Amino acid sequence: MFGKSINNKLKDNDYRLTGQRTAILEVMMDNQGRHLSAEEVLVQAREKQPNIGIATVYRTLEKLAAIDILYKSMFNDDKYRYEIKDDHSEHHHHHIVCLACGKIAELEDDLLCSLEGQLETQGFEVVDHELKFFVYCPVCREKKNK
Amino acid sequence: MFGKSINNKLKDNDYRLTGQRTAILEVMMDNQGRHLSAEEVLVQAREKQPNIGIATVYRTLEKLAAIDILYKSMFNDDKYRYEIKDDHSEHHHHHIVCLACGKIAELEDDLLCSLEGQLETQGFEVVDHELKFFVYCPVCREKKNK
DNA sequence: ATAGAGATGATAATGATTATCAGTGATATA
DNA sequence: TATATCACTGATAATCATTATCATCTCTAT
Repeated sequence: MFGKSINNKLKDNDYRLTGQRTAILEVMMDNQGRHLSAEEVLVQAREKQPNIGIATVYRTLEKLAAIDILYKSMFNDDKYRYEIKDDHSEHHHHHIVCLACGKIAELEDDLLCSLEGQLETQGFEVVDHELKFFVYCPVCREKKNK
Repeated sequence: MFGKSINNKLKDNDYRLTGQRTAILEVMMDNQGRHLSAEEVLVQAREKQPNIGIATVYRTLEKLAAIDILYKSMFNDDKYRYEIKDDHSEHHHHHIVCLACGKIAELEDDLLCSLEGQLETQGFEVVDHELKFFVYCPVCREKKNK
């Protein structure tokens, strides 16, 4: 229903697909590549499940992140944002945050692996990493320099 | 009083050095390499300035981060942590966070620069980046696998 | 000394997130 | 099919880090 990988993760974790959870997952699928706050998810989920409450949204997002269906991260506004993982990407992904317009772009890259290699040589077990670039995007850079 | 670079930054920004601010800066110097929360700074600052209040701590840390004397970042406990910048390090620095004991190690590395180069080719102006590795440190890895 | 600006501490307000709890719905077993 | 159990939900209170407010204090410059 949601793609093989997601369905497997749900099943592996005994995660019952209620109407509310389905609505939230649908919202996240509809917003592939975007980074939604709990409040934003609530608004969209209410279009499908008018009575859904914010607590359920938090609970569900938290759980979906824990079982690796969503990414959870924070940028520059003190609230967590969630994004659906796509099947092909590895467990790492990298964000490019524009300091002016706040737009967030993705950066997929493997250079980081060599850094991880170094760490593992030193006895660390690398589980994940998070990399954020803070930039002016081409558009805002233009505006800024006028 | 606090080293040339810090003093310059204070002067450039018309930042008056009151007793409270001095206390906070001293605390940060005493904890070079550690990542303190506002509350932790308060406790130590009170040893030097018994009446200092939490609001002043927040205000001061915020300002010192804005004028580039401190780093501000968040790890896995939903509170900002501050760390003094050392004069030699560049504007980027990278953290290695142990998922078991929470210890934070530093990683200085220049490989990231090539990534930035790519972004700049694409028209982005890279201002800063933040990279966190989530790992099991050698000690915790050992424990975990027993 | 004195006016005005900046700084401070106490505390109220805010805002995101989490906990609680009573009610609801699904499930499994007899 | 009835029923006991257990997970799930929504409303809302509680929490906790951070920010705003405001009266007071303290510099500094005239």
